[in-house]
Amino acid sequence: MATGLPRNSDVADQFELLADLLELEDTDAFQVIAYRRAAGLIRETPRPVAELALAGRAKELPGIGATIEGKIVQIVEKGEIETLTRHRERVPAEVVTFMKLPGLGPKTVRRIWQELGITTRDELRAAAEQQQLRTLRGLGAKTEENVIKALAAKPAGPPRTLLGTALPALLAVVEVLREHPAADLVSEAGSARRRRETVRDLDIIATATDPKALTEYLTTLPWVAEVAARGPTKATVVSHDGLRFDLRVVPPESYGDLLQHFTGSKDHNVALREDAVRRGLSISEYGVQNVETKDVFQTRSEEELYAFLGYQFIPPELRENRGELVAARDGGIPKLVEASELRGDLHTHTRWSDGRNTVEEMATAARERGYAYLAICDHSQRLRDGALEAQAEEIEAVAERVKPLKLLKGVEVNIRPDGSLDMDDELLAGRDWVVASLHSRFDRTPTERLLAAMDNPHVDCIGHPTGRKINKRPPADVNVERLIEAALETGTALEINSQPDRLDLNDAHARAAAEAGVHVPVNSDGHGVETLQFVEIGVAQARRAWMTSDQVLNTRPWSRIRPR
DNA sequence: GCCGTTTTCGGCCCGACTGTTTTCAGTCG
Repeated sequence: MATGLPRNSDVADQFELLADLLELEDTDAFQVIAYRRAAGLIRETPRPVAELALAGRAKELPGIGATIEGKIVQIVEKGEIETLTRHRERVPAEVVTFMKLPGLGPKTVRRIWQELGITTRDELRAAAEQQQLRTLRGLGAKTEENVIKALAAKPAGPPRTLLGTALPALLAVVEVLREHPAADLVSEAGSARRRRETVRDLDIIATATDPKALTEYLTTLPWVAEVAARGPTKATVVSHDGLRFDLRVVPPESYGDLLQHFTGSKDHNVALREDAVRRGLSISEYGVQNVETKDVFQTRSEEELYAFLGYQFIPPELRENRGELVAARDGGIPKLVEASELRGDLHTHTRWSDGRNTVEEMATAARERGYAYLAICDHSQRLRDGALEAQAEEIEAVAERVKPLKLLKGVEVNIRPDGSLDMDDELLAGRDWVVASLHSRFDRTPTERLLAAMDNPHVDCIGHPTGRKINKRPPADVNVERLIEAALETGTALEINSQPDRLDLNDAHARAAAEAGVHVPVNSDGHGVETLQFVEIGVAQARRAWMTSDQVLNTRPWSRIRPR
């Protein structure tokens, strides 16, 4: 973007570093928490907070007050928060990184730095090896051993697993456990249940007539490569493809409390508990205690738990402390879209470009899914020298055979580095549905190129708007707010691309687009018949974006998308 | 530093685990 304002991620990084430094210097812990919360909030805000702060409107975000807004303005004007500059001068740069080592928190790191004078990772390793750390009260041989091990380990942990990889495996395990005779209630929990785009461990919560039999059963399943933990009520196993499953068998009378606790998110639970404290209630995974009377409320069902606390039921996808508690108090939780409500798919490929199946195979699979329409959107580059006409003929011929499915002649046209499209307008005019996408040179004025594409009256939809590939490529520096404005002006749709490593728009962007009134289809971008089902995690992303079926374009019949 | 159907001041989630201690501080999720 041309404005040159700092990105939200850069602003958030500064507040996070400031929080780390203040924590090391033993500043008031709640101030540190306030900066951390603000950093997280800024990171996931779809609008540029720098712009909001300059307009004096960043304070409208919950958790940002006048002080933090002022510091955001400092970042715009001076490049860095002034207090951050001061603190960075006082604390050696590497000392902050000590806190990232498991087991070392701010208190311990501060003493290692100030009492032993250690300022680099090399010095820390040497001190641990020479048994210097144990001279500090409270540290011993075990701590030294852990520090040496942590410093030797690879700096970054394993990348988070894509939801699209983990979820089918998790749901299959849940099904298998449900069929065991000792099992009663079994549910997925954790971030997978909230359908976050990536997950680390896969959590399962269950009740059972014979807990030990159920945990034992998990450890003996054929796909288990390693049993990391095994006990009467808890087991952890790792599959051959590296997925880590954690099963907890809990007492039936507090199943609802525990499922809620282990579904999270942490931020949601903290906010829920803070809210409860103000009303004289104390929530834990074991129940809700009335602080005065000491009465404890326990329940088998999450629905009853939220109802007891005075909330509407909150679907797991919304439990991120993004306003769902306030909404649930006022009955404002929307009825979220369901995958079964999709009537078609507006972005798929065939062998005419890089797909694996024929037009007929894709159309048949779409009809079997119960769709009313399917747009074949092969890449424009592969439809040259007469291929476009030949493909259109094939689509028309297949369309006759797959009725009542409406087979649409679509195209995914490439946006060139200069913002022009690589297919002529008269050819685009002959297509039923035109998706325009960036596929290269993401660094070259991506916002301007997308805006130029949207100005073309033949373009119906922008494909995977930011171009990110999770774990591989960051999103292009697209100003999504401007994209949303232009989408409204031109009537262009912005898709949620359901490929597991794209999920683009992401949840925050999709929420902003849908709230603004932009048409947002959930598309598979399927390159084979088996990948049409990617829309299930695309719909999960739409649910995380608070979207109702009215806000998802392809829940409508084709006649209401393109009336003719 | 933020926030308010008890508060504009005085609060700010809760419990388990670890390593180090003989009762607990720090860390983690």
